[in-house]
Amino acid sequence: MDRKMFYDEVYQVVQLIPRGRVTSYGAIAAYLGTKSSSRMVGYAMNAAHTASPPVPAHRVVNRNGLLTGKHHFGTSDEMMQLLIDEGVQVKDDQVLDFKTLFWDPAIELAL
DNA sequence: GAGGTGACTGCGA
DNA sequence: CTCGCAGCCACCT
Repeated sequence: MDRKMFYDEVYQVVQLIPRGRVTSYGAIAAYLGTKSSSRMVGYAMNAAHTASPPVPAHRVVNRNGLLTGKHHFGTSDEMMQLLIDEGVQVKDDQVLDFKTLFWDPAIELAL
């Protein structure tokens, strides 16, 4: 169903996020046309670890640049560590220069 | 079938 | 500026 495609779309977009960049759930939701259902994006991420190709969910944060989903990783530090490893500065579970590192699919993909 | 929860966001006080 | 409430939709019990 479309619902299933929605998950696939989310995975695709997340996988398209360049290394060292981050985006928000709302941005993905808006790109998919389900901006009103930003929660669904987060829920899709919940199943991201079950997806065939690994999804860099650590590159997806809330609109504040806060690592709200870090707890869903193996360890809370895992998400922050992954971001730092990619060159993204993270402090107190928050992405620094978020607006600068922000990657908006609606603009970058600009279809 | 019905109720509760949640990796969100926006607006109002 | 910070805090609280409502809307949204899929998944779980």
